[in-house]
Amino acid sequence: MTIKKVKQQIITAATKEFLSWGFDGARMQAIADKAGVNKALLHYYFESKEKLYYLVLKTAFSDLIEALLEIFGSEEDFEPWLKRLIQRLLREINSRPQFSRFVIWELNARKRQLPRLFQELLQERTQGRFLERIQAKLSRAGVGDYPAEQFMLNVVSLCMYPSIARPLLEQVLGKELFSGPDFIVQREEEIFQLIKHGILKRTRGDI
Amino acid sequence: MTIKKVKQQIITAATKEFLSWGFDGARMQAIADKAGVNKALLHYYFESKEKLYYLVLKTAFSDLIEALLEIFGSEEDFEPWLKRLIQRLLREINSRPQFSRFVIWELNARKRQLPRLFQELLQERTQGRFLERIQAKLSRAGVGDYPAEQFMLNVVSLCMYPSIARPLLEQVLGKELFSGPDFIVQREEEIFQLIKHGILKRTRGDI
DNA sequence: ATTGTTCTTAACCATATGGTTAATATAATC
DNA sequence: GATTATATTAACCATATGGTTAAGAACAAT
Repeated sequence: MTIKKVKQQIITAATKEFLSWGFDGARMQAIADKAGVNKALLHYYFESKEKLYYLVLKTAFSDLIEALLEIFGSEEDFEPWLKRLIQRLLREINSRPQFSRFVIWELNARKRQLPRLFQELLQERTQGRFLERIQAKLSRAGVGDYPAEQFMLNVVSLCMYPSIARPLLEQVLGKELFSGPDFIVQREEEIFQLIKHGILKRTRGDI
Repeated sequence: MTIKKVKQQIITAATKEFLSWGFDGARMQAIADKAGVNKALLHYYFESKEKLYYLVLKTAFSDLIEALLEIFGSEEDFEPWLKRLIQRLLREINSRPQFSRFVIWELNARKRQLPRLFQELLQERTQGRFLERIQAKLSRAGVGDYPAEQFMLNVVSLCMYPSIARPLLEQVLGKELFSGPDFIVQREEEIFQLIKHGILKRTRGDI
């Protein structure tokens, strides 16, 4: 047997519950119900709410980190790399919009466990090379004097924010934002153009 | 007497508590303690947790909305306007980083009350003119064919995301991000250049 | 001083929630 | 088939939490 069917059901249910409501808002009973199982079983398998939470987080994170590393790591030339980077960031975040909101919030409200988890999952695997790699990529593209940190902040901000703040933005604008499949594609092009021109212009000392 | 001193203490304490922990995580007892007051007094003045929450939210929001409208509404020429827009967005968000995280999260987890609140505070006052105004500004700057929605998303994303995701980003990068007063200034310039060049290039149909 | 109104509190209350237990069903082992 | 180990549940338990109540301060009005 690979992994207990019931156990998996619980994890799935727990993931939904935690991502929707955060640690404090999540209810063990709700998880049990969603998994079609008695509450005591949760404790039988996972001991406590904290432990279950931690496990859910770890699993969800592993997936995300994996995806990100893969996205950032590819070895294409600069322009196609940038295009794909944006494309995949947008896709990634839009396939799990709740997740990023959740991470940002929980990292704010419950500072305890998350940092430790990050250390485990990320630090050792990238060891600060994140920025170095990007810098290398920029150099190869002939814009090595452009700071990788700013570059990275720009790309990530542009890709992530609208999805994360979607409920907020839609309220403020008073209309649907991601309507139609066009939106994401448009946005993709917009970000690409913005970054590309923003970089080129600057490094040539233009205007 | 303008506004009951004790009442104000409670609101202040409640604000801190709710912004730090969200509705579910916030504790009435903690608010009472922070305000140096008996718990029953909270109910004497504000009836219930929900009511208090709602009030806190409304107050905090009013302030923010006011600031934003003021920022977006000024009548300068395009370039100085953009520069100030960025400057003030950055300043605004960095003076209350928790607030935006909070809004984004609560709008995700507790969809009930927030939309109603927004309607009350915002809709009537801007009535979709938000984008129209920006579009007008762009026209006057000679780049009227640049879509206001994309422009707005870009500016806001670039200004807001790093502050909101700060804990996350610092974990991933493994270093302080907002160290030194330089950072904000640098970022200010970076965003300004990016947007400016991104717009100019595009509208001229340049590569 | 006396009375009445507004604040403020200590002591409670009801309930929800995470967690436990002891008994039972199910599957595995012999 | 009997025995043992593993799953699963119903019934409880302890505690935390939002909320209430009744009594007493503080203060104003007379």
